[in-house]
Order: sequence, then structure tokens, then C-alpha cells
Amino acid sequence: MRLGSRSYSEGHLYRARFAVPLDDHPLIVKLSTFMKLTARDLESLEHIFEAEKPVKKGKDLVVDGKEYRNLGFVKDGYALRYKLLRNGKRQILNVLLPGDAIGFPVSFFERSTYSVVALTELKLNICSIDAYVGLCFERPQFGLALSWLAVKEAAIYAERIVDIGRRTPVERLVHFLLELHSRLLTVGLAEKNSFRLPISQEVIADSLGLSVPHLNRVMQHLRKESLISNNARVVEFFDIPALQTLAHYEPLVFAQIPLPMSGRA
Amino acid sequence: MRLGSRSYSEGHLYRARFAVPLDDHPLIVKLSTFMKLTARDLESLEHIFEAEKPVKKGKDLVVDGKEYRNLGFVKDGYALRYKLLRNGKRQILNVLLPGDAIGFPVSFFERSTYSVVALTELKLNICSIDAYVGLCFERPQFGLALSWLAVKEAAIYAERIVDIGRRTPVERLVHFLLELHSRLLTVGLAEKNSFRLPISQEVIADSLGLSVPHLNRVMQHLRKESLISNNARVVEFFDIPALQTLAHYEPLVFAQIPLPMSGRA
DNA sequence: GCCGCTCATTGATCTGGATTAATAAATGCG
DNA sequence: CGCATTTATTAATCCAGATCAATGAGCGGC
Repeated sequence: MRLGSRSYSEGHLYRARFAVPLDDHPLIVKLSTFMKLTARDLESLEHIFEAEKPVKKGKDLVVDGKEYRNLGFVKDGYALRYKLLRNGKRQILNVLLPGDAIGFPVSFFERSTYSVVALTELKLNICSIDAYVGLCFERPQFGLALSWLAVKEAAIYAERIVDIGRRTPVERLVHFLLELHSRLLTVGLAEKNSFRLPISQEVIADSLGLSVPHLNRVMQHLRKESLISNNARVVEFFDIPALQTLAHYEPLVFAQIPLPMSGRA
Repeated sequence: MRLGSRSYSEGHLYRARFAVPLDDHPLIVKLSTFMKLTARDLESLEHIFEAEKPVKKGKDLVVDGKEYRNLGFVKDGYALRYKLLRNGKRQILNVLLPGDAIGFPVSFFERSTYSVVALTELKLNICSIDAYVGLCFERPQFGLALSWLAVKEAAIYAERIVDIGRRTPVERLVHFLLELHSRLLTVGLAEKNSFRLPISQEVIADSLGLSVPHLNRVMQHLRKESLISNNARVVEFFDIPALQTLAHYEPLVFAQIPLPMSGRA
């Protein structure tokens, strides 16, 4: 058995020979926002993951139409979940940040209807769905944690629907930027009023259902209004409350998983 | 303790005095599409639900900005999850069908950012998040089941994003109708080529980010092309393969939860 | 069977944002 | 450092779909 692989049989213990250290993993930071993770929790989690996997920029991680049956979590770097249409248009569902899962929603269906591509160099931690399910039978809180993550993903999509369906392009863009900022803050990758935005305007346009020229104009408009600046792929907010109002933005605050107090945890 | 209520303490058994029969519940039908439910599973589930609750048409079930901490599942009837914007526009996220959960994604956050309203008379089965979490510690497969349901919700949203962002109005409408048909088929509420569609054109327009007049025209177009008919709120498909091609529709097939074989189940 | 309401349909006008095309700037790379 | 490729910006045209405004049609209630 090579380093990082695992055995899993009949719902009992499955242990990698070597644990993969996860303690400073953005996934752990994220999970900690809605549940208490004990040392034992962490240890269990570390044993179902394979060794950290480096991925080259531009690599296809999930291909539309293919099967994918893993939960991969981004340790470092950025990726895109998107769909390419027959007419050549592209709709981006989500920009995947450190701590985000590769396998939504593909791993839960027979085959994918979306693709995922690495936008930058990536470090990934991967475990199979089988291993994760096994873990859930040992430590049920992880089944719930997965639900929480899936719901958060749904909530992000929901905002995008509202953005694209009924908000003006300015509102859309601001909302999008505020959301990215908030998500990066969660995993400690943003400043209070700014963050690195390693994505082109084309990506933003394809996220928001706009054309690139129009997105560019909206961007300029925001700069002219002195609401944001963006140089060298760094976005700075000059007046967050004003932006939040403009975009009807409401921060999403996770409720805690109401874990039982008993020795079960 | 009144009928249907439950006790729940310290992560141990929580039992309603009387089980609420769920065996023909559309939720159970849905769950069965991706996991094997044993008699014991069903029994456990029946004990955390309150008695079936009738709801009047037009009743607000979840209000934007308020807290909601239950998992309610529709037994019968239809509901809408939507967001009302300051400018008076409305974006509908999802039409809730029998078997669908009321509490996505609201129950997992401090407070709701969406509203849910009963579109018709409704029958609901409700349990608290706390009770459900308790159940998951007894029977971890339900934590996973919840993940599967949440992911499905996300997948529906994802399709809506692609619809609104990059598909033409005709494609959008056809996609939307095919999806509803498929979801209703799953819970046994549609015919092979037709289904009751108890929603107004305004609802469809607000789901697809279109204006009502335009939606109406698109509808007429499809009728003129003899692709669908809709009289008296019944939609009939005349050529499903052609419609699927037209809309780039790909059915979503759940992967099974890889439950362990052992006595744990 | 009449009333009132909701919902579907139609038409006329107007505009936001797409499309297309070209150029400039930036970035990475050999 | 200069070249190549990607990315940002600008401008001109055009049309899909919004908006606004009526009119019909269906339906439940009494």
C-alpha cells in the first residue's frame, strides 16, 4: 500500500498508513466556522485523504460527461466549475477557492454535467467518496458537515441566480466581488478591504452572464464612482457598506451544527 | 407530550410517542432513488417527525430575514422559494414539489435570505434540525442522505444559472419544463409525456428571468412548432427527444450512496 | 348566471447589453 | 530585452427582450 492510500472494508476502520496533515488546511478553517472539530475528528479526517497532489495550471480536473467519484478539496490555488454549451458560450458556476470541494455536484451523480479546470497551480487533497462515506459511519458529524458544505454551495448558486436573473449588471458585479471577498476572508486569504483576484474579466463575465465589453464598462463605472479600484489583479473596496447596499448584499452566516454534547463526539 | 412531538437529549434516543407514517411519502420515494432504506431506517425517521401539518394556499412558510430551523418536507402540494428585491422584482429559485425540503438553504444559516410560500394547499411533515442531527448520530446514513438532497438542490440551481446566464429563452423554458417533468416522474406525479403544471406564466417568467409577455410568446412559439401543448395547466410533450436536444437537456441520475454492507445499516 | 379576480394574450415602443472588430496594454517567456 | 499571447479597453451597430398598456378569456364564488 503506497503512502496515503487507504483500506476500507465493510464499514469498519479504514486507515491510511500515514496520516496527511490537514491542521492548517483551509477546509479545516471552513469547517470550524460551523462545527467544533476535536483532535480525534481531525485525525480521522487525515487518515482518509491521499497525499497532497499538485496540479498544473490549466489541467482539467472534472470533465463534462465523465464520471468522478472523489471529494477533492483545494489546499491552495483557484479553479473554475463551468459548463460549455454547444453554441460555444460558457457559463461559470463557481470560482473554487482554497477550502472548496471539487466534487460538487458531480460526485453524487452517475456522471458530471460540468467541468472543472485549474485556473492556477493547485494543491489538492483528495479522498474517495467511499472513504468519506466510511468515515461518516465512524463519525456521523462528517456526514452533517458535508451537508453544510453542500448547502453553502447551493446558497452561492442561489445568489448567482438572483444576480443573473433580476439584478442589474452593476449590482451583479458588486455582489460577486463582495461574495468572493467574504469567502476569501473566511479562509484567511483576504485583507479587510481588498483581495487578490486572480481571474480575468472574461471569467467574471462568464460568471455573471455578461459580455466582456459590457463587464469592462461596468468595472470602469465602479472605478469612476470611486467605489473600487483594481490594479494588477488586486481589488480594493473603498466603501464596503455603500457597496453592500448597492448590491443588496447580505452576508451569509452559518448556523452551527447542533452536535450532541455527549461522549459521542 | 403531544402527538408527534419528540424528546431529544444528549445525543441519545429521541422518540416521538407516536410514529408518523411515512411509507408512501414522496420523500421516501426520492431517498430510495439513491439509497436502500431498511424498515428500521424508516421507523427511525418516522419518530422524529411531527404530525402531518396542513397549510393554506398563500401561507408564508419561510420569511426572508427570519430564522427557520426545521426540515419540512412537502407531502402534497406545491410551494415557491423566491427572493423579492427592493426594486419590486422577484426571482424564483425553485418550485418545491412533493418530496422537496422547505429548509434549503435557510435552516443552515443564522437567518434566511429567501422566502418560501405555499402555492397551493400543502401537506407538510416537519422535524427540527436538532432532531435530524440527533437521528444522524444514530443512523449516519441520514446525514449522507441530507448531503445528497442538498447536492441535488445545488444541481437544480446550477442548471438554472446556465439557463438564465447563457441559454436562449426557448432553451430555458424547455429545459425548465423537462426538469419539472423529470422531478415529478421521480415521485410518481407525472405521466410519461405530460404533467400537471399548477403554476402561472408569471411564476415561470420569474423563475427564468424573463418578462411575462416574452415568456408568453416563447410558449406560443413552442405550441406553434407542435413541440408542446398546454391547456388547463397540463403540459404535454410531443417529442421529448427533440425537446431534450433543443434544450441541451441531460437527465441527472443519482449515484447510490455507497453504504457499507455490514450490520451497521 | 353574474361578478370579480386572476391569468393569458397582444401590440407598440424603446433600450440595455450583445456583437463585432480593432487597438492598446500587460504579462510571460525564450 | 523583444516577441507572442493573453487581457483590457474602446467604438459602432443592432436587436432581443423589457416595458408599458390594453384587451380577452377562464374560473371560482355566491
